[in-house]
Amino acid sequence: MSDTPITETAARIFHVVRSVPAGCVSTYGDVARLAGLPGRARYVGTLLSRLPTGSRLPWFRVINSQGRISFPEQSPLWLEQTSRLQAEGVSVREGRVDLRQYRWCP
DNA sequence: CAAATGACGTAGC
DNA sequence: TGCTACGCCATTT
Repeated sequence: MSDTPITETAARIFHVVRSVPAGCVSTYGDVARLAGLPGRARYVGTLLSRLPTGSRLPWFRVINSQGRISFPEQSPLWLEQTSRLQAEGVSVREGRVDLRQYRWCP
């Protein structure tokens, strides 16, 4: 079968992503901090980029610190993230989300 | 094993 | 508002 080397660190990051409520968003940096890994936002992105297509992890609720979707405009993933967020009631305009309104603040 | 890469963030200009 | 420079670090070349 496949080898999915889930490390302790990765497991914590996935747990945080899974805990982001529907209708809300979080940022790569926040997810890293909440997982006890401050300064490793980049690692969060690297991890999500390796998710298999069709993963049930709500990766689309994670955006960058500027409230923008981290994909080239109109790309397949950009379109998917936008529509899935809007389906949950998150307003996404021009690839941007108003963090003051939707940011998940535990 | 050295160098490049990347779904990032912050600071500075 | 935008760009550059760094810092960060697992992965891939």
